[in-house]
Amino acid sequence: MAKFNIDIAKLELAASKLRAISHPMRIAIIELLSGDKHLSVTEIYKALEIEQATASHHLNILKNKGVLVSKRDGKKIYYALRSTTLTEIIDCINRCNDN
Amino acid sequence: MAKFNIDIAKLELAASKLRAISHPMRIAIIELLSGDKHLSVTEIYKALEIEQATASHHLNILKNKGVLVSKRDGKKIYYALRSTTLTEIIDCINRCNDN
DNA sequence: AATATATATAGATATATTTGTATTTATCCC
DNA sequence: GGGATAAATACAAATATATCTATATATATT
Repeated sequence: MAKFNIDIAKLELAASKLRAISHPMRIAIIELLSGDKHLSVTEIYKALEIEQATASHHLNILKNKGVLVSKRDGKKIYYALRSTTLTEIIDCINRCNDN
Repeated sequence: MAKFNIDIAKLELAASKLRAISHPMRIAIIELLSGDKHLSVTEIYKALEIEQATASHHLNILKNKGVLVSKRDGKKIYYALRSTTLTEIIDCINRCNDN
């Protein structure tokens, strides 16, 4: 129907990845993991002073959208940034805030 | 309370700007305006095949977050991107989608 | 001033997201 | 296996967003 039919999938994809990081807590998680840090869920929820389930929820969103990767090591699961691109985007946005 | 107190305002700001563009329709608007185009509300809602009120709503969000600027010319109000940074961010996100 | 056009706003409803509590699953150690 | 710890999931409640219809405001034209 719309004239930009072809791009809708692309728009949705871009929007969904942006939505994934468009949350103060999730940005906090990304910043916490920036510098190629690999942290467990426990380390993350304690550092951010949130519930374990809440952390798990946000981590899941970020992982599903390809922002984070996870790797189990024994009882713990370590999360890390998939690429550094995202911290660059956040830095960029922060710079834009000076507008 | 949280250890990253100092950054909360910055996080909120970054998240709020990201949230502003994290919507397929708003990304569509940004793409429509990319290339330094100045379009009226009517041109925008017709191009995107949405209600006038819906367009107005999204344009208002984007303007409030500093993504767009507007200028009245007679009966019409023309919207344009405040900076080209945002289209770059969207391009970047789209490239990231190849992950 | 009356009318038409362009945009914004209000209010209601629908939908989505976030959060907390409780439970479940996975893994480890004894 | 039984108990402890780590993380994920389910579900409900609270909150936030999006969308529609109707209405209000601003400007131009006659």
